[in-house]
This record gives sequence, C-alpha cells and structure tokens, in this order.
Amino acid sequence: MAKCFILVDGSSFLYRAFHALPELANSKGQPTGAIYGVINMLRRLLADYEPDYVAVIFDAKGKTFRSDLYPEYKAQRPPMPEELVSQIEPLHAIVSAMGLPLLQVSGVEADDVIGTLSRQAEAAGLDTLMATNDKDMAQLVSPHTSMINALNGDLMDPAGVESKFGVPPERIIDYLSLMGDTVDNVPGVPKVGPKTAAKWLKSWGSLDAVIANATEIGGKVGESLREHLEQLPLSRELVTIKCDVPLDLAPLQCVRQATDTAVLRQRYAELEFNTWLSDLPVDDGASPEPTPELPPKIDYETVLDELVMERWLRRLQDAEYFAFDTETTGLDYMSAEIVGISFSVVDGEAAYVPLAHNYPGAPTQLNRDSVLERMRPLLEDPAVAKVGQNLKYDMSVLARYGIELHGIRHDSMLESYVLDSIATRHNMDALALKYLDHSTIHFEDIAGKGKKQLGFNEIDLEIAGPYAAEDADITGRLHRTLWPRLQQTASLQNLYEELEIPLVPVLSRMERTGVMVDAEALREQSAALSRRILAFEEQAFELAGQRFNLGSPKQIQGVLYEGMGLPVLSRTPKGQPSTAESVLQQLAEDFPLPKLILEHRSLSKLKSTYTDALPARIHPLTGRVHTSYHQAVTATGRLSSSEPNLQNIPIRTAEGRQIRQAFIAPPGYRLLAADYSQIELRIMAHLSQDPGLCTAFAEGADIHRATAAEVFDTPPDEISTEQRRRAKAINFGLIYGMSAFGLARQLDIERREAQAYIDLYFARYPGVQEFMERTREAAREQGYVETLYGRRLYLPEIRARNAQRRQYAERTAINAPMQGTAADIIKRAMIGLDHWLAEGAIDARMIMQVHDELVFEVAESDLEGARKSIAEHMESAGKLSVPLLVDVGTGVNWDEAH
DNA sequence: CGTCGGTCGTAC
DNA sequence: GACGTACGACCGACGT
Repeated sequence: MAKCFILVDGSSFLYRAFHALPELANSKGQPTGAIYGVINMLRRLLADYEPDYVAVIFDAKGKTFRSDLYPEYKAQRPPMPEELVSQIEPLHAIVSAMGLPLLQVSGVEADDVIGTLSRQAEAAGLDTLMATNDKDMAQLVSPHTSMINALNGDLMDPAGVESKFGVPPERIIDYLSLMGDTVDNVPGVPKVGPKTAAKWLKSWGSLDAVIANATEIGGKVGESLREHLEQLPLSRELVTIKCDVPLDLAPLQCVRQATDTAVLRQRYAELEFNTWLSDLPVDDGASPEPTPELPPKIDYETVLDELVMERWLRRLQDAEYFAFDTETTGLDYMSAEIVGISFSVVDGEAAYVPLAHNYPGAPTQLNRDSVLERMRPLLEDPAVAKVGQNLKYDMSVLARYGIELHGIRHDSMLESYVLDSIATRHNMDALALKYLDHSTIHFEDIAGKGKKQLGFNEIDLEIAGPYAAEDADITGRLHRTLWPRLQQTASLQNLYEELEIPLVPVLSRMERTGVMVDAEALREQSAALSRRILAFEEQAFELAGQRFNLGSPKQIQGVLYEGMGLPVLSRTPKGQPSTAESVLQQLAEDFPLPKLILEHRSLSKLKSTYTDALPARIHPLTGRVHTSYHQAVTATGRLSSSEPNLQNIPIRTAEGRQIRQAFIAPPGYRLLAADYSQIELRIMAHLSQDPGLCTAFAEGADIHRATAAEVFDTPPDEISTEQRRRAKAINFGLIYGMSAFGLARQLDIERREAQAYIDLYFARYPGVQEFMERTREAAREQGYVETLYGRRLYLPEIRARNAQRRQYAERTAINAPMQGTAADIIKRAMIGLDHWLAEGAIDARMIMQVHDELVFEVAESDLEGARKSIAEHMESAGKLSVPLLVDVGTGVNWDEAH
C-alpha cells in the first residue's frame, strides 16, 4: 500500500474556524477560538489517518505574484480582523511543537505550496490527502491526490470532483476561469456561473475550445463571453495553482518530529486549553505512540435534500438493522426538542439530517414534522431493528412527537454494561476510546460549556453535522464490537436480550408517566422546617457562645473540639475529628450542643434535599415529577435514580414520612406500593441452601426473630425487642460482608461480643458460612462473581496484595450476588407487569421503583384486582427454593400505602 | 465564578 | 481502616 501524505491548508481552516466556531477567549480576553478549531481539526485528522508524511501550510505575509499580474487581485478584501491576527503566532507555535512540518513561502499562496508538494508527492508514489475547504484546490485532484474537508470528513476523488462541479479535475482551471471569483476579484465572464461554465466545458471540451467557438454561442451569455474574451487568459493565470514553487522541503522529508511537550504545556496553559493540557504526558521522555490499526474511511453526510433523504430511507428500510441517534436542544427528556437525526448502516458511513438548526445564516433544512412522519413507519415497526446508545432517551424524546419507538434491538450502552459493569463508564465517548481506540468529538468542544453553552440547534452545521453523524457511526461500530463479545457468554447474552433490552421501554414509560407531588404540602413543610431550623440555630449560638455555620462540619469541629474541648471519639478518613451522626450521638449523652447540631442537621437535610427541591422538580405541563432511571450505573445491576433521586425519599422518621405523604395519587386513583419482603436474605437462603434459614423462610417465620432465637438460644416468643434488633443488625451485616468490628460499632457493643454473635450465627447456619467461603473462593479463581441469572461482576482487586483493597473486594463479592439477584428479579417483574398493564384489563400505571419496591397508580375501582395480580407477578418473577413474598399496601399517598 | 474533593445523610 | 449499592447538598479550597 502506498504511503499516505497529508497536506493541510492551515490558512483556509484558520479563516473557517474563526468564522464558524463560537467566539472563545481565555480569561484574559485573548481570543482563542480559531486556534482551538484548527488544532482540534489537526488532532482529529492525524488520529483518523495516521499519515506517514504531513505538512501544514500557511499563507505568508505580503504580496504574491498574482497581485503583480493583476493589481486588483484580492484587492477588495477587508484586512484581517485583529482578533484573528493575534491568533496566528500561537497557532504556528503549537503546530511546530506538535512536531508537524510547517511551511510558509513568501510571494506565493498556500495553495501553490500545496500544489507543488502534491505533484512532487505523486512523483514519489505517495497517496496525498489535501485537507482544505477551498474549492480551487479541486484542480489538483488526481487518482493519487484527494481532497478532504476536515470539518465534515467529506472526501473527494476525481469522480467526486466531477459529480460536485460537473467537470473533471483537469477542467477545474477552465471552469474557474469562466466563472471568476468575486471574493478574490478574479474577473471571469460576467453572467457565467457554475452551471453555464460546466455546460460549455462539457459541450466544447476545454476553455480553449470554448474561446475558439465563442461566435457559436447565442443569447446574452454568449454576448458576454465575446465581450470578455481577452480577460480569460488572465483569469486562467490567476486561478491556476503553481506547481513548481522552489521549496526547502521535499515530501519525503515531511516527517512528523517529536512533540515538544514543554512548549505545548506552556501554550495550552496560556490559552487555557485544559482538556488537552491534561492529555499531555507527565514526563517529557515519553515517545509518541503510533497506533497500528487503520480506521475505516470516514464518509459523513449532512442531508438537506429530499432526494438524498429518500435514498437514506430506502437504505434504512433495506438494512438488517440501523444505528440512529437523535440530537436535541437539551438533556431533559421531558422538554428536549428534536434538532436532527443521524443514522448509520455500515462502519464509517453516516448521515445527519438537521431539522431545526436556527442560528443566523443556517441553511434551509428539511421539515421536521414531515421527516418524522416519513420515519414513523420505520421507527414504529418492531421488525425494523434499531441500535442506539441509551435508546431510552431517544424513545422518550420521540414520544413527545407522538412516535412510539419499537424494535429496540440493541443498545451499546447496555451491551457494555452487561459485559462489564465497572471497567468503564458507559457513555459513548468512554466506550469509543476503550473499544474502538477512537477519540470522539466531545460535545463540549463544539458547544462550549457552562453559561455560554450553545444548544445543539445553535451549532453551525459544518460542525454539528460531523459530530452528529459520528454519534450514529460510533454507535453502530460499538455494537459490532460488543455484540460478538456478548454472544460468547450465553448467560450474559440472555441477560442482555431478555432483561436489560426489554426493560428500556418500561423505564421510558415510567419516567414519562411521572408521579404526582403535592407542592403546596411540601412548601408548608419547608416553611415549618425553616422556623424550627432557625430556633435550633439560635440555641446553638447561645450554647457555643458564638455564631457559626451549623451546616459546616469544619466549623462544627472548631466549635466542639477546639472551642469547647469536647473529646474526639472518632476521625474522618482524612484524619479530621468527625462530626458524623454516630459521634455526635455519643457526645450528646454528656453535652447539650451536639444534640442541637444533630436536630439542626436532620431538619436542614429534609428541607434542602426534599421539601425545597421536589416542588422545583414539578414539570410545568404534566404537573408531575419525572425522574431518570439509570440502567448502566451501579456495579451490581440495580437501577439508580436522579434528577430527582426518588430512591432515597425518607421513611424512617416521622418528619421524613411527611415527605412521603406529599407523593399522592390523582383524583379517582390510589397509590399501591408492593415490596419484596426480605428479598436479599431469601436469596441468601437460596444461594446457600442453609437448612435452618430455608426452613425459617418456608415456615413463614419472622426472620429476625428466628435468627435471634438461634443466636441467643431462646424460644422465638421469648425474644426481647433488643435481641431482635441485634439479630436484625447481624442479618443486614451478613448481606454486606460485615466484620466483627463493624457489627460492634453498629450495635455499640464490644468487639469480642460482636465476634461471639457472628461465631454463634455461623454455628447455627453453617450453610451460610460455607456459601460465603465458596463465593470468595470463586471470586479469587474466576475473577468475578455471578448472580442467580448469570450477571457478572468482575473484581480485579480480589487478589490485591493490599489487604484493605482485597477485603473490600471480598465484601463486594459477598454482597453483589445477593443485591444483584434481587435487582434481576425485580427487573423481571417490571417487564412482566408492564406487559400485563399494556393489556389494559386494569386501569393502572407503574410509576416508581425503589430497589425492592414498585409503586403504582391504580384506579380506585381496580384496587383489589391490582393488589392480587401485582403481588402474583412479583412473587413469580424469581424461582427460589424459599417463598418469595410481596407485601402490598394502598393509600391516598405513598406513606399510607406502606 | 466554576470545579472538585471532602463530609455528611437519605434510601434499600 | 473496619458495612454493600446509590445520589446529592453543602462547604471550602483552588484556579480562573
């Protein structure tokens, strides 16, 4: 294969970046956007093509031979704006420090240098890629010299030139001569534009032939041609790129040099390109790392044309499956507007269909509603397979346009999660880097961040198009990388296909349904809390003899330990005296202030985290709160919830339960809460097959009481409240892989006593001890543990030499199979229940999941039926060797439903 | 003014 | 140090 040579037209990109990108500046007000744009483009170009030879060419200052030929050449161009001039020197410095050969030749333009090098490269047998967006360069295209628009990845070979301009590369000079160029002041023939120029050249063959046959051309344009014949040789000379400029550097000398990290570090710091700054290697001695594998040729297309859209729709229809991605105005699935859609069918090829970009000067785009309408049959057809990255989001957004996404066949985020939940985060950028060794365009790089962040609809299509198309392309490529890996392990493939993928639409529906929250009640609670918090504050200041911030652990430290000289009972991991609850609780026995701090803290917590935050989360249109459930976050397979987190709404204290009372059902409905009773302990019984534990569950015993009876060797009905409390702590401790120390701390007892309990427990339930030993052993041998349904959790640190890390991995090994199996079971139940609800026999909706609990909104008339069916569905979702029991409660609010 | 680590507290 | 899985509020140091 021929070696690859990339010639970068630095000047053309500098201008383009300056005008197309948002105006970036560092904190000193120095403009940096154009530098950023050019370097970003260079980095991507180098990463995508890994050229053997490379050169970056800039225009030199001063006049060129063309203005000698024709003084008016480029004479009417306004001078370069100061904000651009100032960016040239730093840009040159960075390009040089990147080790890239930089050329500037006075008296000629960058084009002429590129032309010369490309011809020399051809003679040397290289394949040349000219990175530029200047159409004049098309005259240089040949079988071994192509042109790439690095902003959108468009690649043009001779055929591409012909299809774009209507004439082959060798006629481009003639074509440009006829047309002229108003920007550069090249005269040409007035009234002749691209169409006429191409038509004439097609019928006569060349400019010379056109001139020779000038008399034969009729109409006004023919007249114009005859009037301006004598200008044409000049035009031709002006548009002809010189290919014989004397140069200091030959193509084969254009080898990338070592990176000067020190200079880059200094320049990036000055310009505040912090992402790149942190990418730089720490020490200077590191060598650059060329990656061997060639990425596929990139062909990204921005679709603005009906016919092209039709062609893509046919491609999508005919494909076995397609990858797609929606671009929207924001991240909130309840308010995001669709801005465009991208698709991909094979590696490296993708299209972006912009639908609602509305920055000044945005081109006319296809109509959003009509494109969506034409996509509808594809998107709604379960037989048309779709691949995406977090398709739950796309599904929710499409639902806002009345489109019900079906055929969710694959999701690269979930593929990665099921393969290995903790090795990486599962966002696309991370996955592309890990699995494709490809650094994607980051959203922040094109949209900015913080207050100045643009909506996707405000981003120039030249920039947005490649970004969006890449999303679809990368999604497809990730799938084709991850899916074969998933297929290698039947249990993982099954978990993915039967659990995680079917759960996607279920979660989307739950999120969109939302839950009704009584804002007025919460606001009243906030007001009441404010009064009580203020009162605690005053009392605390009184006792401390000074005013301080009760919300600051550090200031509390100062007041309690330094000011009042209270004993330091415990320290934080960083060695600071702790002010955690358990510590203050102990201190509260002897001193009044810690008690006040605790009261203050618990009320502030409730106010800031719940009673203030939740009303602000009520959606203006639905009047309900819509959380996000995340399916690829936890190590164990549980869901997580955020914005707002509905999985940590208080329940333990009376004040906390008031917040649950604000979660209500709409008129005519009730809330129904169904939770698995002791599911993790039941799973422990199943996995360990311990006879005592299994029997206790089989008999329907109160498990903590039964445990107490065994450990304290007392008949169950003589167990005291305290004994049961201790047994409960032991049971929970076991699930978490707790040590004697932990149990002692939890129960505030001697460590020896705690150890005695644990020993006693294991003596009574030997199966449990064996199970735990077995699990640790399996983890050590395989490097992972599994749930009942084959979900894996890799524990690389299970063999760590560092005891602390190893013990941590061991505790996880114990906990994960139980927590994970519980997660698998409730997910199975959710999928079954969603199907059942869709049948419509009962007027009900599933609205929340809290790990072992599902909450529904049920029509009052259907309450009893729902109660029974829901419990049955949930109880049959897991096949354990002990009964799986579900408690169901109903009420007008969530508290009452418990 | 924004970011980020530390600490704390809520849930299961 | 010592009990698993999360999310998020607040503080305060730090860099801009």
